[in-house]
Amino acid sequence: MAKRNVTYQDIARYTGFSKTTISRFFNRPESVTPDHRKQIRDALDVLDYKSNKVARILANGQTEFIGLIVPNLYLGFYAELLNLFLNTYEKYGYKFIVFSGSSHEETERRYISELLSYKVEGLIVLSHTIPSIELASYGIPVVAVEREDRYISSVNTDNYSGAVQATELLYQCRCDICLHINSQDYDPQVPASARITGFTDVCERHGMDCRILPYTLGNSYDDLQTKVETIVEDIIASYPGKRKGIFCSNDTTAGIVLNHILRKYGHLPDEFKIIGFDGSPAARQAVVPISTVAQQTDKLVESAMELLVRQISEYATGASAREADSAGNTENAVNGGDSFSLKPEHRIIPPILMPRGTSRP
Amino acid sequence: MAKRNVTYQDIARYTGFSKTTISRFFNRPESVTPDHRKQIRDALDVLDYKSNKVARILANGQTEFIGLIVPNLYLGFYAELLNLFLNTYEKYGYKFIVFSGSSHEETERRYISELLSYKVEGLIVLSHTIPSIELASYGIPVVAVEREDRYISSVNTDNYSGAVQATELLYQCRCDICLHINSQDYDPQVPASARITGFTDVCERHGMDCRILPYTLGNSYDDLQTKVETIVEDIIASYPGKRKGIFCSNDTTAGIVLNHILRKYGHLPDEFKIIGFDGSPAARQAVVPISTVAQQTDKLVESAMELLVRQISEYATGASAREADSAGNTENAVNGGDSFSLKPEHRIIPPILMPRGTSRP
DNA sequence: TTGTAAGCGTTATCAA
DNA sequence: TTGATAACGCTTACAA
Repeated sequence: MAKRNVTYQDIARYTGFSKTTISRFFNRPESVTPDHRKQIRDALDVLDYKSNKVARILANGQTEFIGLIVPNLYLGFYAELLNLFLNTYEKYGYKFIVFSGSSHEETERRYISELLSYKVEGLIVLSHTIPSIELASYGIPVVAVEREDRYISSVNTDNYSGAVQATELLYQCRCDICLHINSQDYDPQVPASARITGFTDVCERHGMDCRILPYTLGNSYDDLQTKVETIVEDIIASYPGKRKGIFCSNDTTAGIVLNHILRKYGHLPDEFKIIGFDGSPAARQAVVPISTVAQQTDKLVESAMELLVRQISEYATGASAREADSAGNTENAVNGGDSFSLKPEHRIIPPILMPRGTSRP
Repeated sequence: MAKRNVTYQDIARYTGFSKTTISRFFNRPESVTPDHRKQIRDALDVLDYKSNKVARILANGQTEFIGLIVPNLYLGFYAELLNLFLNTYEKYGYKFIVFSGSSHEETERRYISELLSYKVEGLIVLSHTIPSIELASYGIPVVAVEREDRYISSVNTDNYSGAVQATELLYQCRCDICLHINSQDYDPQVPASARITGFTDVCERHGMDCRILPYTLGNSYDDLQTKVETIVEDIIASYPGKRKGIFCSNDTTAGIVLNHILRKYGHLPDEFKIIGFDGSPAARQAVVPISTVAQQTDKLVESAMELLVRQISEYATGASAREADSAGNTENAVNGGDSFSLKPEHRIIPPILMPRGTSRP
């Protein structure tokens, strides 16, 4: 690291104060006389002091880091969430160390252990790879967003209600059959899988024919496109003459469906009714604006940060309590059972139905 | 930080070795006998040791951090680049502290000083806010991607050649007039502004009528859409009966143009020829696949990382040299002129013209 | 209001 | 092959 860094020591020497005073100047300026403050400020200038948070972390344990794991960024939804998370810096001051998830458990585990070794104060997990029971075991605050969350706190869209609204809209469009295109990799724990139950419940209630069309999740847009277009062809071939309501698990998929149909017919025939999920800008901006169930991403992020920040501070006080607690009997320190375990809190954010051109009754 | 961390000290005590040996076990395992290695491995298990990179950083100065500043993530281009950067973790092991840029200089300056205080080893800058001369002054390796780069290393698409190819295509389409929609906020230093010169040069060469249509950059998709649609209306009103070649500075804009026209006419009239820039998936996936000049994002990122990593290592050796150098005359340490200054290296990546449905001759 | 001194958990430099 | 000991740069009791 180039030459030697200018440290408190240097400032102390230069000003004639002690390191402690310099430290106080930064952390509790009121506790230093105005006059001395000025002397120190000047010294800072002259010596061209640059703060070193690494040393600070080592001394007081506050990294101001949050680890964030997204599954990918080619889905607009995740890009948008990430953007919103990054912007919370202004409000909370946390810096984000970001990993773009792999679907290999082992790889993602390595990400996490990196994050832990950098002493991140909390984790935001959007990726689906590691089960929540394991995430809970790491002993630091974790908030999941739109993923399986049994053992950890989370913020989710009310997927069930979203699916219900979407399917009701298709019902009102007098569809003969309802199709739901979704990834097949969800286990029932994943919140988004409530979109499936919501869908089937409404279909049953109204006695509508319905079918789930699963695709396997790839890791590129192209991949998705190919798979979805095959599905659409299948739909077209299977239900000639019927009015088909197609509920897609996300707007990207809905866009692919819409465009494929437009390309084939030159317009959107009345026999197709489409609705997506997420509320991405792309949906509104499509040639025929795509109906969608909009997730309130801003609220998701806001709640997630609130939850995480609160847990971090509860964790901090809890930790010092435990610390004091175990001062006497260090022989128990090893097998401590001190893994972080506040009761997980789950927040639900309602989505907003946006009926648009692809599904007018 | 919960209880007390298990440290080398504890492992040393448990195994009967010294801290030094434990350290060596991690950093140069060969230098510890296999037998002792096993003992230590066991101790790690029993004590449930978790490594602490913060301490390591303080001791050896290697943070393995790269600071990354993107302008936003709602433009697919940036999201894609970010994703590719994050994925280089597998290859280089660098972790990324990410900031989503503000357009306020002061704010972004705060981001950077945060990054510096965390001792990031290098900076990747996609954001346009801070001029390169200032970035160069921070004294750490910086690589710019597609932004003004006079005083720092950079990787850029060959924008001029891209614009030339795009405009030539419009010429081959026998357009009567060529329009170029671009942000007006570029100063000539920004590499993307070469798209304008490329455009006008080709128009001149072929004696084609042409016009630049600037819009002011907002900070949301909606904003962009409104502005661009106004421009399209203006084009339609201004050049009736003429074949209009529209070269957009990015695919998002091209998509807005296309869709607005499709919505208005129900199809893409032959009098409109459209081509975008970037090569985003959305362009290919549009109803009428949009011609575009594809940036090779993978190569951009690969080159950027190569450059940065090389600079980091040159910087490290240079730094130790300077260190040794100034050992004698510490009185000069203060005003050192030691700001990092290898000659900036600029890499150019050729874009690839993808002629598609929106501009068939 | 200021100073002393003991950490924080590693790595680095010598010796042995 | 291993160990003592001094960094690294900041915070934090505890004293003064």
